[in-house]
Amino acid sequence: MQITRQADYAIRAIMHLAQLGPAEKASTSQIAEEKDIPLSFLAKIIAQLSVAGLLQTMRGARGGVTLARPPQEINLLEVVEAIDGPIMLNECVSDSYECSQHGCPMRPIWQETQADLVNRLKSSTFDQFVN
Amino acid sequence: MQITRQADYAIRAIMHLAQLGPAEKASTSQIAEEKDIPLSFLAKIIAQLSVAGLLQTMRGARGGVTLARPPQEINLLEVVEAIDGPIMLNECVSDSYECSQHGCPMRPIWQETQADLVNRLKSSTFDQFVN
DNA sequence: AATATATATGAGAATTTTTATCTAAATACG
DNA sequence: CGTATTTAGATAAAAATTCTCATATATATT
Repeated sequence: MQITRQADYAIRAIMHLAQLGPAEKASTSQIAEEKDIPLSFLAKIIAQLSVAGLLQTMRGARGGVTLARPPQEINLLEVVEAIDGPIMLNECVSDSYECSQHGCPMRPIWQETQADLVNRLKSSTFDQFVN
Repeated sequence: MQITRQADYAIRAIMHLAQLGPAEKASTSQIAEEKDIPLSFLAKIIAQLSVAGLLQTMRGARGGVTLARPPQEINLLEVVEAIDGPIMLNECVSDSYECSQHGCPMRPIWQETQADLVNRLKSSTFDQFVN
């Protein structure tokens, strides 16, 4: 019942970039150093965030990482799910789950609880964390 | 970001007992069979729930397991935390956590999000799931 | 007392997830 | 070309999770 360290690292990285000027770059090693993250671990995480469309990266000398969108258009949920996969409070919340008990009353409870959590994370955008 | 199977098994077990008449017993093996849980795994879980004060157990022939309190006085949070330990959405939510970033704005976000989740689970009592 | 039925407990095995590390390759710039 | 940087893949170490087994202990019934 905890986000992984990787997801936390991802959040830190996004936060670092959000605190820079718009479209300003940072290198993975700069972020790693400032945010206390193992460099080659962070490299992977950044690559994932890039595939997920949250970051833009540029290779080579003078390359680096920048936000793909302004901070107010990036929310916590996206970042967490890009790394940890979809939030699922219990196995049975999944659409494809076949419960051995028919009419188990727990499923809607978990679904509602999860929906609340998801909505809260979705409404937490990164502009709220800058300044 | 998921409760463990063990916690889910614990919930199923409590639910099974809540559906019986008040103070009515069931054996671990009955619960295991009906709720599709490996028997010797469930035995451990039941022992933990008993230590946590949620169940009463009686050894020996005609022994078994029963709720320590009526279903309306047992909530989801207690059951989950008895098995998985305290809910903690991110490492930094812990009181003892020393953040390397001073004044990190994420911490209160996680604390509030977690408080919401905890409150919801706390208000989900097992009488709501019977009938 | 003997027997059958239950839970309690400890060791540990198998599997999965998490957290990394290292190396080689691709890319960009000067 | 040479340097700085991300990308990708293999893999390894550690931790957590899931589950099994053997045995001990307690209780009720006969």
